[in-house]
Order: sequence, then structure tokens, then C-alpha cells
Amino acid sequence: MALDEVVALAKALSDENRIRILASLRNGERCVCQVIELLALAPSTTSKHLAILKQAGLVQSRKEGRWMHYRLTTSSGTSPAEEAIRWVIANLENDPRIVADDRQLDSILSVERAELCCRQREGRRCC
Amino acid sequence: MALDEVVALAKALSDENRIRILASLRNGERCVCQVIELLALAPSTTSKHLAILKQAGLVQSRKEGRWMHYRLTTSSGTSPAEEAIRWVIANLENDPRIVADDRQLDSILSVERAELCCRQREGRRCC
DNA sequence: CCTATATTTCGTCATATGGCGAACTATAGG
DNA sequence: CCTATAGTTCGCCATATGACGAAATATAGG
Repeated sequence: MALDEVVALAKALSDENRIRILASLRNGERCVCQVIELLALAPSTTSKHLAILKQAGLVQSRKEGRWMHYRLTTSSGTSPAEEAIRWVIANLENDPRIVADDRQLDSILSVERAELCCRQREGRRCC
Repeated sequence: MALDEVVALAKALSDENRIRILASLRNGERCVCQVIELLALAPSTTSKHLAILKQAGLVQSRKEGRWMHYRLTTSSGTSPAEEAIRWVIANLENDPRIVADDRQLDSILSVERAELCCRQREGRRCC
């Protein structure tokens, strides 16, 4: 039912950290450990946010060994979820926090994934 | 800031009753008493929902004596709120609850506003 | 197979949200 | 002005949400 879908999508979008996740995925898929690093949240919390976005149909996931990658949903191009993603991204341009996230994401992506996870284990923030 | 605005709009849209309110306004402004009747919620609850929608910029209000009218926001036509309204309405087409609401709203609009408020005072649902 | 480890699930806590009724506010009309 | 009344605000309660750490799961690699 469309009413339920609209509400479910809006609920998924009604959290700042989840919006930041969507923004971080707009230029390509990211590994969970990279999202954890960007948000500086506990792995369990980050995983829950990703699960909520996936449940709402806003992101899709791909498993690669021990690593899990998430990306923005692409399907027909005209689904409610995809329209919502476009609305979100379009309204985020030039937001200072998103710009800062973009910069930090560059740093995160410049680190080897294994090295990033290693640093996270040892409780050090890498960037 | 755009991030805050996106989250605020999504929060305002993340409740079924508030979506039903937006749908009920899509063909013109409505009086609070008419919205109360449609949702079958307490006046205080309905008023709070309308205040949340107004705070988010999704609806505007107009006072006419003791009566207050709400309508969907119209401004530039390309504001985040207006884009959100279009997204919501477009995805609600043919939803059975919205169709039922539309029918009930016809009934409500066929009753004199004073008569509607009178019935509400006496605790009777009119439709 | 055994160990290490990336991610998820579970349990718990603090806070946010949505509901109501009672009290308050503002305005129409006697 | 006094009363009635449409709507809002306030105080309260039950439930939902987001945070964390601990425990569980799944997989790579010795």
C-alpha cells in the first residue's frame, strides 16, 4: 500500500545519520567499516541504520567475503525510493556538514580497508 | 542548513495521520474541524499534527474568525517542501485508505461547518 | 578445523513521539 | 462586557527510537 510505503520511506529518512549515509553513497558503494569511520558511531548502531535504509528499499547490499558493501538503490529509476533519494541528494548540495563528510570520506578512502579496520579495532579514529 | 531541513521535512512526513492530512488538503484548504472529523482524533492531537506540518513548511494557515484553515504550502514551486508534497501526493494515488478518506471528506464537506462543530461538541461522529 | 575478525543481533537505557483530557486563548454574538 | 466555542497549549502516559556494549554469526586464512 502506497500510504505505508510513503511513511516507511519518510521514517527511514528522518534521521540525520541515515541522511549522511545516503550522501556518502551517492558517488559509489561503500564498505560498512568506511561508513562506521565516517559517522564515528558504534558498529552496531551503524549496522542498524544501514539495515533500516535497506528495509525501506533505499540501499542495496553486496557481500564480499567478510566485508559488506552498501550502495544507493537503482531499479526502475522511477520508484518511490529512487525519487526520494533524488530529492534528498538534490537538497543536500552545499550543506556544510555534507561537504565536510565528503572531505573526510576522501581521507577514509585513501586508507587500505584492512588498515582502516585494524585501526578501528584498536579504538583509534584514523582521520 | 539543508541537512536539517531534509531531516525536519522527513520527520514531519513520517506519520500516517500527517500524510492523510496532506492528502486531504490536496484539493483545497480545509478547516481544522473538518480534519478532526476525518482523522477521528482528539482536537488537541489533530492541532499538534497541523502545527508540526506548519513548522516544517508543508502547510500554511489562514484564520477566519474562530475558524482556522490549513492548505498545502505554495511558494516558489521548487522549494524542498513543495517537492516533498509532490512526491507524497504522487505516491498516494489509488491508495485504498486515501480513496476512503476522499469519500469521507465529501461527506464532511456536505455538512455545514457550524453543524459539524456542533455534532463534534456532542461527541457524535457525523459520517 | 581453529582462530581472528567484519558485521549483525540482542539486551538495556535515555530520550522522542503520539495519544488523550484539562486548562487556556481568542473571537463571535448576545 | 459576558458567555459560548474553535482551536491551541500543557501535563501526563504508553510506546517507539537511537545509542551503546556484549554476544552471536559468518568467513578468511593459518
